[in-house]
Order: sequence, then structure tokens, then C-alpha cells
Amino acid sequence: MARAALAASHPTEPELEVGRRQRNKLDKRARILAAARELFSRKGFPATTTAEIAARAGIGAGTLFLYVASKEDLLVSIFHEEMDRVADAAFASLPRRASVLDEIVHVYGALIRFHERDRGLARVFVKELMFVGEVNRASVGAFIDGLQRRTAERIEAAKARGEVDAAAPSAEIAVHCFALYIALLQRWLGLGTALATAEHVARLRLAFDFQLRGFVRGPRPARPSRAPRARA
Amino acid sequence: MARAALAASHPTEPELEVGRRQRNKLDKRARILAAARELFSRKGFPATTTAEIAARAGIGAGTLFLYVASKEDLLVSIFHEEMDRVADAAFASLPRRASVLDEIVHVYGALIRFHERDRGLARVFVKELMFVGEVNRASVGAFIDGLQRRTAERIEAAKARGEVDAAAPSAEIAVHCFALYIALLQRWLGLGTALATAEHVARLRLAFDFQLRGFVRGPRPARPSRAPRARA
DNA sequence: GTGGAAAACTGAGTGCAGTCAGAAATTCGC
DNA sequence: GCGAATTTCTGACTGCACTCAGTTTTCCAC
Repeated sequence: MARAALAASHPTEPELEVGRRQRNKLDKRARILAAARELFSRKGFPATTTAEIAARAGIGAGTLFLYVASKEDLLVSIFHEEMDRVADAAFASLPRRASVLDEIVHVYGALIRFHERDRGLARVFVKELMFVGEVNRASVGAFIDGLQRRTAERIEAAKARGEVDAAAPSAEIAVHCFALYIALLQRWLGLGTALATAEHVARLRLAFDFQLRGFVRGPRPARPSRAPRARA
Repeated sequence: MARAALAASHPTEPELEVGRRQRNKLDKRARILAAARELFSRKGFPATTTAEIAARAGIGAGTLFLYVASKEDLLVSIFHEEMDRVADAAFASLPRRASVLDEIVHVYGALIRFHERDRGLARVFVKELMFVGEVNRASVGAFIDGLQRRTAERIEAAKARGEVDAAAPSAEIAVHCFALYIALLQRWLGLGTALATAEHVARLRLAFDFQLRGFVRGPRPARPSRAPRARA
């Protein structure tokens, strides 16, 4: 019936009728992602049904699942795309003459600030991220690897300028920074910690600082160790 | 009808009839957990239906949800109980005269070995753990806090015997150890890394080692930094 | 005991993610 | 152009987690 209405809206030029079948698969996938993005952010993840998304994308309810494996995969696809952009922008805007720590916090802080825009969606995304199905696994893996590789590059650069011990295993440190990012993010979004974003970033900075300890050269002022809040 | 059959099976002693109503709520909850445990481990999480669990526990399908908030919460409750026991046992069997690192790896290694018994269930559990609903939040929080507190105690003990710098913030380090544990566990169970358990524990040890760097006193042999596998 | 309020339970019902048998469109050999 | 083979699409259908209006059981005041 949607189809009939569409055709009827151009009754005078039937040869120009751009039916659903003419739009190709890539276009269809793009429309699916756009529809889902709009509905998820307007109504929230649980309140959005896959049928709605399909309708808004102009396809049958079943067709949706020829393009995505599940409702959750759909969310991950959307976020993944945007996170890619955020990470690229963050690495492209690194602070000048800053310490490695500041550089790394700059990048992960950007990701956290991005998640803050819609905590409800971010919560679901972060929950699913590490458990994506076969379809998205490669791209999620590539995203994480890219993040870690570029983090390691910052550490290598710091080595080159003598800020970090040349023996420091950059790749491993980068892996651990990501681990800390994910774990603290989950605690922030998952369990009900009402921590402000700035506080959360500060915690992450502290964690990264710990991670870099023992590798950063030169006098390191013994920062006053703030006692952690009971369940922060 | 199940009720009628039960009553009919003891027709000669009606006053002794132990009907469903006599068993109290605690008993009922215990039966629910037992039924779920058996079915989850025999058939797996997705293949088990809540109706089956209710039937096996001898209650109505709807009654189940007066005791647990969701199927996932049910799994978390079960695992939580068992993890509590595993953690207690691990802390009670700490290696003698060992380093802090060995002590901490002993505890988290026990948890990992526990998860290995059924990776399918562990996968779901670890995914849900940080995102439990209101009902289990307090108990999960208490479990995590207990783990971190006892870890911090090991660090404090190491301080007392001069192994660790007195200025090291034990509580924060313990928090970060847990973060590393969770994040690496998710990567192990979530994304399809076919890492053997021993390898996984070795990775965790390396992570904890990094975390303790800068705080452990005395000469620390620069271990050959194994390059991390491309996507391990 | 008895009546009546409160608590606990029930299973038919609801809504939705995901499936699948068949329809429609597309491609291709001739 | 035409039929057959192949790909793509569809929406009615299925199965299951979870709900809720109605029922049963328990508690308690008298």
C-alpha cells in the first residue's frame, strides 16, 4: 500500500517511477541506518521496534534482517560509524606540546563526551560492543585495533622525544588503556553511578597515569592520592 | 493440575499434604535458582525458556517474575552466588610467601578458570554483569567492592612487608585490577579470540604487572616485552 | 470460628524480534 | 523477446519474555 501510494503520487510519468526495486542495496542499507538512527535517538532503543524502522526505511519487516543480524547489531553499526569519526577528529586535533598522558586523555575524553550526548543509547551500545555478532565483529575489531595502534604511536612519539622510557611496550600499554576505558565506561553507564562527565574523565586520567607509571621519565610529582569514593 | 496430582498422591494423609502454598518464599526462590541452574547448564541460556524454569520449580509462569526481574537477572543471581564462593576460596588459599602479583593473579586466575567451565554461560554473565537491573545492583556492587577491598588488603600487606611503596594508592590499584580483569575477560569471551585459558591468565598477569609498576620496590628485571598478537 | 483486607499466585494474553515459504524482480542463455 | 534459473523481497507467522486481571491463600480483628 505504501508502494501504491508512491506510484500514485507520480501518475503522469510512469516511466520515471522510482520504485523500491530501483534503489540498490547500498542505498537501502543507508536508509535503514538513517531510519534507525532517527528513531533510536528520538524514542530510545527499547521503545523503537524493528517494524517501525523497516517501515521508515521503506522496506518489508523481514527485509531488515537481510541487512542486519539483530536490532542490537543495528545500533552497534550506527555508533561504530560515528565513533570512527569522533576518534579521527580527536587524533587530528591533539593538543600541541602536550604530554603523552594529555594526548591519550584528549582522545578518550572525546569518546566519553560523545557517549554523554545520549547515555541511554550509549549504555546499550557499550553493553553490546564487546559481544557483537559475526557480522560486525571484524569492523569493531578494526576500530579497537585502530584506536590502540594510534595510541601506541603517541607513546612511540613520546619515546622519540625522550619523555617515555624506550623499553616501554607501547602496544601493550595501548591495549591496557583501552581496557581501562571500556571498564570504567561500563561502570559509569551500567551500574548507577551518577558521576559527572568531568569526574569520569578525571578518573580515566588517573587510571592512564597509573598505567604509564614506571615508564615516564623524569621527576614525577607524587600527586595526592584521592581516596576513591565507596562505590565510584 | 500439577497441584491436584500432588494432592492425589497423598490421599490418605490430607493433613500432612505439603502443598505449594506451605513452602515459603525463600524455599521457592531457592527452587527457582536450582531449576534455572540445572536447565541453563544442560541446555544453554538461549535454549532454556522461562516457562520451563517455572514448571521445573513448581510454580506458575508468571510467578517467576515476582522473584526475578528478567531471565538475565536470573543468570546473574546464580553466577553471583558461585563467584562469591570461588572468590572466598581463592582468598582463603593464597600462596604462601608469594609476591603481591602472584597473590592477585591467584585470585583472578581462579575466577577465570571458573568461567572456563562453561564459556557459553560465562559469556552471557559477563555481558550482563555490569548492566544488572535494580534488583541485583546492590549485591553485584557488593561483590565487586569485596573483591577490590580484599585485593587492596593484599597490597597493604605487601606495603607492610616492604614490598610495595608505602605511597601506592592501594584502593585505586585494586579498582584498576578489576577493570583490567573485566575488560580482558570480555575480549576473551566476547570477540572470538580462541586464546587458551593459560594464555589469558598470562595476559592478565602482564596487565597487573604493568599496573603495579612504579610502586613495587627493588630491582625489577626488565622482562622481555612479548609483542602482543595482532588482535589478541 | 467469620468476614474482610492484604499478600501471593496464576496462566491466558500481549507485544515484539526474528523466520520462512512463497512471490516478485532480475539476470541470462538462447 | 522468452522461459528458466537466481537473487531479492515480503508479511504472515512463530516462539518467547514478560504482564495483568482475576483468583486463591494467608492473616488478623472481632
